[in-house]
Formats: sequence, structure tokens, C-alpha cells
Amino acid sequence: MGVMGNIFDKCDFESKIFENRGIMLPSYLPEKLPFREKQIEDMVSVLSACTKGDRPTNLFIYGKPGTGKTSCTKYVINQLDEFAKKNSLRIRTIYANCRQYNSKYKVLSNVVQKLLPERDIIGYSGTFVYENLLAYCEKNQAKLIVAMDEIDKVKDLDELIYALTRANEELKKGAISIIGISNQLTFKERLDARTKSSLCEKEIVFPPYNAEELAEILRERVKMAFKKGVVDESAIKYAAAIAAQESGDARAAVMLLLRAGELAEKELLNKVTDVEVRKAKREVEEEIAIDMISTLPEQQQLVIYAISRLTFEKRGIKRFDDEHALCSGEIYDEYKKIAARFNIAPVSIRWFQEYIGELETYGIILTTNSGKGFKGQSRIIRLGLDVEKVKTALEKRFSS
DNA sequence: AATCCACAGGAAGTGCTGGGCG
DNA sequence: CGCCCAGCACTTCCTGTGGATT
Repeated sequence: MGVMGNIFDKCDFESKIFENRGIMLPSYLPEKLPFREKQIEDMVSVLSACTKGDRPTNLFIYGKPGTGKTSCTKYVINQLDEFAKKNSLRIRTIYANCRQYNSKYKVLSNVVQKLLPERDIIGYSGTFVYENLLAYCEKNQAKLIVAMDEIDKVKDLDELIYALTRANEELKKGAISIIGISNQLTFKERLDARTKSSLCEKEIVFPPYNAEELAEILRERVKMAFKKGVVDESAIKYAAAIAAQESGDARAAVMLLLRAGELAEKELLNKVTDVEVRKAKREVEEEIAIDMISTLPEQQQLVIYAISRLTFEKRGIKRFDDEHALCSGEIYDEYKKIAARFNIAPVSIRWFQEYIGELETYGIILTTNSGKGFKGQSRIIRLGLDVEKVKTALEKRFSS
């Protein structure tokens, strides 16, 4: 044996694509929040009350995912903290994600834990936690601002809001304000009337970004996250266009560009263009689809498996004019064979047809109606996804 | 032209399940 | 607590379409 290199030698620790990949991750909090000046200004004008010693009104923020709700809120309360520190004001801000803290008790104990990190309050009763909260505010004469992200995930929200608003009545010196954040626009209507009126004293809407705004946001990120000149303008434009068309979700746009960058890195390219973005988009869609397939009922999985097998076998072998078009009869036969192999009772052809229709509405398969020239009214079926990936995913599923 | 074939899709019936109600 | 009924997943049966075969 000659001189052996290290097996990690191939892994270039110096990326040719990324300058700082972390900036493209969802956890990154940007310093600039373009196109949200108005919303930030509104938040400041509400929260500025506490710098004058008053209790800020509660705030309800809503908008679709990826419209900057969380980033703006975090940014504003960080700034407020900084300002309070500089001017020695008695203001405390707390951010809690309610997906994690999804009940009144969990939220309150998390808040108290953050206020009193040295005090161990885990395992104590709700009233004990609540009293600690009051005691803290009273003792420190604190204006407390609690930002609750994904507030719709809290199971007993009415009680939580009630507890926090009632606290204000009991407190002589301190005060508590709530910032509620939600991406469900219908959520507000489900609330108790009293909860609604106290939580929604002031509302701020975060509209989705349009394509130009998304492109600007991406350019800003790319400047810091990627090496200079690596990301082509076409990639930015394309990623922005996709995200704008789908929901105006900035996080999705950033993720897409991150995936495109990782793809370019894997393929040892030195540029990221719209081609990589397109590939990244396909990759993401396929992952979602395969994920979805795994949650489908067993029978439908068998149908998809039958289609993937037949398509796989037929690749290259031309039949009629279409490359890998299938008609429902042969799929049903294959499906019955596979079902027998796995000892699963097959469904009747009638129900099989319903499955085909359902899978089509999910976008997993594509069907065209062969009006003329072939077996009367019939459906030509093909898989809308990467056949091999689907096949291996399902083989894994059924082998266990 | 009559019949067959391969298929789509409607209608009605069946057996199971889970939730509301007396 | 048992009962009943609605809803579901599915089957059986049936009608209709349009090319292929006799």
C-alpha cells in the first residue's frame, strides 16, 4: 500500500460557495428588516408607553408564515431591552414560542423561570408560579412584556390571557403587557369575547411579500451568507418568484436558496444560478411528496408502488407512443400481484379507481383522458415524481 | 351491424366504528 | 350503560363510451 490519504481529505473545509452558511438558516435573526418599517414603527409606538412608565396596550400581530412577524418582534424587544438598559428603566421583555409552551402553566412557568433563573420553580403548582410572577413585578416595579409566538397553539388561552390581564389589576407598581403572534387569521374569531377584546387592543398585520420585495431580502442575505459573486441574479429572481407565487414566504425563499447553494457545493460548481434553484425546488417538493406518501393508507401506497414498479420496468421500452404511460387495467393487475405478495387483501376495481382519482388530486400521479384512439374512455397514468425515489421509499416501507 | 373488450363512473347495499343521547 | 344512527370504506351491480373483432 502506498501513501494513504485521509478519507476526509476530499471534504473541503473551505467552502467555495458559502461565506457564512448560518445566515441562511431559519434561526438567524437579520439586523435589517426591509419593507417592515411601518409595522416596526407601529410596534414602537405601542411599546414606547412603557418608557414613560405606563403599561403598553396589548398587541396582536398576525400574518402568514414567513412575513417577518417573529423577526420583527424579536428585533423590537431586543432594541427595547437595550434602550431600557442604557437608561436604566425597569422594563423586562420575554419571548416564548407557544408551540413549545402550549398551555397556560407551561407559558407562565417559562416566563417566571426566565425572570428568576436562580429559582427552581419546576414542578410547583400553577398558583405558586403565578404568585412568583406577581411578586417579581411588584418587587421590581417592572413593566413586563411577554411576546407569545404561535399563540394559537396554547390550549387554554382564554385562561392564560385572563390570568395575565387580571395580574394588572392586582399589581400596584408593575404591569404586564402581551404581544400575541399568530399566523392563523381565523384564529381571532375562535376566542372568547373578553379574551379577544383584551388581547386585540391593538392589531398589526404583516402582509405577504411580493416578488420584488423577496428579491431584495434575498440579495441582502446573499451578500453576507455567500461568497462574493457566487449567486447569480437569475437565482435570486427565480427563488423570489417561486416564493411570491406560493405564499410570499420569505423563509421559504431563503431556504430554497440555501438548498440551491448546498446543491452547487455538492456538485462542485462555483456559481449558483436559476438551474440550481429549480433543482432545489424539485428536491424539496419530492421530499414533501414522499413524506406525504408515507402517511397515506396502506392500500394507496400499494397502488403507488405498483405504478412505480411498472414505470420503472418500462423505462426505455417504448409502448404505443408514450414513454412510460400506463393504463389502469395493467396497474390494477400489478397491484393485485403485489397485494398478494404482501398478504394484503386487494380492493375491488371500483375502489381502485377511486384511489387513482384521489392520488391525482394529491398531485402524486398525473392522468390524461385518452379521448380517442385508445380503448374508449380511458385514463393514461404516470407518476408525477421521481420514479426511482418513490420506488425505493416504498420498498423500504414494505420490507419491514 | 352486432358483439366484445376495456374502461369510467353512478347507485345501492353492507359491515364496521365512534359519538351522542335517553 | 346500552342503543341507535350517521358516516366511512368498500363491494356489487349496472349503465355508458368508443374502438376492435367477427
